[in-house]
Amino acid sequence: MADRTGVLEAAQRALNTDPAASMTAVAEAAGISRATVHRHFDSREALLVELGTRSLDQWEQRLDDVGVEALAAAPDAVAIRAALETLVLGYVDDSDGFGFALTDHVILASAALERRTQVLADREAVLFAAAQSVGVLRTDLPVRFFGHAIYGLLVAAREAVRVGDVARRDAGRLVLSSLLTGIAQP
Amino acid sequence: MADRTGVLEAAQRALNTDPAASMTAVAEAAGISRATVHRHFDSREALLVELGTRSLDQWEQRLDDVGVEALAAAPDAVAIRAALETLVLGYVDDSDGFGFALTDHVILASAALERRTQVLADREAVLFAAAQSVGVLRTDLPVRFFGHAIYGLLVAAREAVRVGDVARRDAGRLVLSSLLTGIAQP
DNA sequence: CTCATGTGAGACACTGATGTCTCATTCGAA
DNA sequence: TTCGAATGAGACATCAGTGTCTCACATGAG
Repeated sequence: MADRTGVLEAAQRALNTDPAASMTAVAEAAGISRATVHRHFDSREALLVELGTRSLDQWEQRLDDVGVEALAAAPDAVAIRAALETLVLGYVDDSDGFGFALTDHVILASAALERRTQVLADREAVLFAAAQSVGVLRTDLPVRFFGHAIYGLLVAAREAVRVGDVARRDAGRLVLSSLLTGIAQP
Repeated sequence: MADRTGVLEAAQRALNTDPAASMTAVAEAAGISRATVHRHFDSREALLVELGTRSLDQWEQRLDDVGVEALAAAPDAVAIRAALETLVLGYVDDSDGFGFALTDHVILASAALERRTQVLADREAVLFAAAQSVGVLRTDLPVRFFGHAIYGLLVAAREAVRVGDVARRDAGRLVLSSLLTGIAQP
């Protein structure tokens, strides 16, 4: 557990439990000394930024996997709808590990991460716009809002699972279903 | 601005800008000295808990205004649907001021506040259950999830407004509309 | 075996924030 | 005007966390 990745995983666990976890807490979670943690990461902020970067890496990977640009280039309603579902379910999975990053103020305050977040949000928005153009997503909502709505429901699901109102395995279905068709009886 | 309420309002402003705002920052925001802030609130935690309490007061007030229990006692689809809309729009308004409390870890960590949150969530759930029984809310989603979904969309709207993707005046409509009918084109 | 590398333990200085306290000043009511 | 209460300014001790450093020890490669 003393390698860089082990520290990151331990930090993830510790921070998911307590978002204010100290370097000492991270070291304990990793089963190593605080000195060794500092040998891997100069500062707590550096550690958090790296975790934030990894969470953005996962986000980017999801966008790659789904092939956002290809879908936008040759819009097909069925394919886009399927891609949206895959994407959201993927996010729910990812948020299991990186959920704390959704609301961590240190991570959110990093200018570099915020910039990259913007870039990824832009990429995502391309898919949303295509989805609107083929009638998959509503056109009376701003493209920019879709990403935020997904983000919000991820936070919601994470909290619901945390307090025990929702089973982890149900989270994906609930997020996707309420996101796409809402909670009202049609 | 030196009275208790003035300090609370200033703290609200300061914390909405920077959730980690120190007592010094709060004092500056209130235009008074740090000593006077401490004359009103023994500790930073006490100040945060009071702010959290006030946000729960507002929540409770919204539930009172809407008459949750009366609606549940004599379920009427139209009335319940209207109540839900009023409720959610009210929450969006309230989150303007108390938005920071949605994700503040100190407030969320308070046992007393968490307990009261649970009580209010229970009250709210009564309305949701009634809404399900009269066909206003979907029955294939757990009652417990509705509250979380609203919470998540409040966080989403707050963030969307913060980064400038959504105008404040549009937030209510977007939250309500995406909550009830989803973001997919029907 | 020997040595180099990595690690743990702990000391250390530093920082930012908190909470307490004092004292002079201000302000308002009597 | 006078007196008392509230305030501002600032000193102070305390605390938790951070980041640096040293040294002893273990471990593994040669």
